[in-house]
Amino acid sequence: MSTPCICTTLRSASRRMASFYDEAIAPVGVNIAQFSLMRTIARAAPLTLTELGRLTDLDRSTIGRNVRVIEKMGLVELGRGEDQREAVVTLSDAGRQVLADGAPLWDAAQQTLDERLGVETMRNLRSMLDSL
Amino acid sequence: MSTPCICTTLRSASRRMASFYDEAIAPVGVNIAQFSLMRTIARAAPLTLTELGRLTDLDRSTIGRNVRVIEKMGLVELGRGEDQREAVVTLSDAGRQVLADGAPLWDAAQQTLDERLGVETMRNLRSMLDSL
DNA sequence: CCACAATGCGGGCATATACCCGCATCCATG
DNA sequence: CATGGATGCGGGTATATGCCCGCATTGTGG
Repeated sequence: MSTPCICTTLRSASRRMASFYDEAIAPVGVNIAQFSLMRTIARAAPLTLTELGRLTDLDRSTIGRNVRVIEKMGLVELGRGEDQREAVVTLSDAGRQVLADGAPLWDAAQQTLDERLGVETMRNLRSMLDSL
Repeated sequence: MSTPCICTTLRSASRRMASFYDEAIAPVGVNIAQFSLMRTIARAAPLTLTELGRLTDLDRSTIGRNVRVIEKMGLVELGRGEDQREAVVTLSDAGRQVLADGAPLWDAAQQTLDERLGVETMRNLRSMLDSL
């Protein structure tokens, strides 16, 4: 056999990691994709779906659907911009609460990893992943 | 801001990498998840869906659905085992052909990464991901 | 000013993925 | 040998993701 496929390894690690974080922040009622999306929204709101897509490097249609899910949960609000085509996203109070409640859980998960792998390794990993 | 979320970074890298490999092996008509699944099947066939799930660390229902897709493409065959409950998977001739045709494309993608990041870095990355 | 290109979205379609439930089959124990 | 627990699957439901098409709005060149 040749070298194991880095892509498969990466995808597998991504699933495991997502599962780990999902479990960690489950108490606040969202998954890691939603939590992460909300964090991005919190940083940049108000912003359009297209901008959000650019920030997260996700397809705009993906963003649209994902935002609708957390909108139905009452965590974000969707409105129209000056440009009537734009859908503008903002966090709701409930959404801010979820972010606040989730932050320590998220930090704890992060710290667990830091302890398990070492801060240095984590830093390395992050920089490698970014350079992909 | 605290440290960027390793989970988000990982998920993002996973998407980019999958996209990169998808493009590389697109000529043979499957995506990287399917190709990787077929490689696992090739290594272990004949095997049951549950075994395949264990090998790939994927949920059995996910395996069932994914296998059905490549079965419809004529790349694998599904039969019953001695144990009438088991669904046994084997590669078809067309499937073997896809693996053969895809191998050099897959190798090329891998090599592109090795060149871009350095073999040493890639090795490091792989071992970190495995340890997650 | 107006037709046409550009932009922003929603919806359709497809795959990947997980969890849970129910059904069929198998197996071990009384 | 019969019955209950264990095992293997399929299907339902839900999210995440990408691509493409069509519609509405905006902006621009003639």
